[in-house]
Amino acid sequence: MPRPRKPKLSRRESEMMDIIYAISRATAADVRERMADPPSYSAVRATLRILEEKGHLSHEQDGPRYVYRPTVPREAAQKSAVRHLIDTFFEGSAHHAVAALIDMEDGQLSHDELDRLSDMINRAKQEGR
Amino acid sequence: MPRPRKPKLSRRESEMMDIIYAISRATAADVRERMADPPSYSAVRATLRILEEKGHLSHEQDGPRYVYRPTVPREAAQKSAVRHLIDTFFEGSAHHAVAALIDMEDGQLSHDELDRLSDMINRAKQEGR
DNA sequence: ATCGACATGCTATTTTTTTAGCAGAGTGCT
DNA sequence: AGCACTCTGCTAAAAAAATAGCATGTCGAT
Repeated sequence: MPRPRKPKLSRRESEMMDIIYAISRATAADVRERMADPPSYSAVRATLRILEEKGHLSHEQDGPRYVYRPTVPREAAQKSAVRHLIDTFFEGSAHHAVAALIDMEDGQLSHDELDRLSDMINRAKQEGR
Repeated sequence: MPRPRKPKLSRRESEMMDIIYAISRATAADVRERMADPPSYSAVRATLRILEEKGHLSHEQDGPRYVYRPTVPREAAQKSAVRHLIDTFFEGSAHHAVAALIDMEDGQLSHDELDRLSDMINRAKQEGR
């Protein structure tokens, strides 16, 4: 498998990638809008161009403007993000992570949501047998 | 609340912070050891010093060497990391995240672990009432 | 007490990132 | 057509990050 060069992301770069993953696809303006402490519009575009060069984004034209989207599908990126989170903060154990999540969102998760989670777990039990 | 200056982290900096969170406390050598594509020992130390200046780390002396630990307690950092992950990849919903986790780790979660999760959920239901 | 193995402090330099600005092109409205 | 607006392309520059190297200090064993 000839892996394409995907250098690690710089601070601004990952900030932008995160935004784009969050909203799936975005124009330069979209991205800038959501940045915490946004640089000039121009700076945003420049960075997007670099991200594209590095192979993290691709764009399609929508009328006059570029709409960027990740080259790595959301789901895949999701997985490695989750993996990384678990490794850094939950001793590599998904179980710990789920626990922390439920705990952390205590009161934020509605009763219905909790029910749905129960269902999932039960299903997992079935399958895991 | 007088904001402590905590500028955003650069690439290397967050790489190192992640490592330190993963192992709770670390010397320069520990950190370097775990870096994917490590720079010189010297470079690692320099970055650690900067992280300390920025207020993300503090060190204590252990014999001849410095042992660094995060100033922000693991649990707090955990929370914001999780929050961020959820926002970027799970439309801000913890429920989605838990679902993905259970799904993703299918077969990796033992029956016992699943049971424990059920318990947690039930407890959450009680409290949330 | 001296030596070797490691540590740190610091500084200087290179490299990467981040940024802004200007010129030109496309769109759409009047 | 002419104008206002919004894009992009490109370039140059400032700022931040990453790295290496040397001087120095400490610990422990011989």
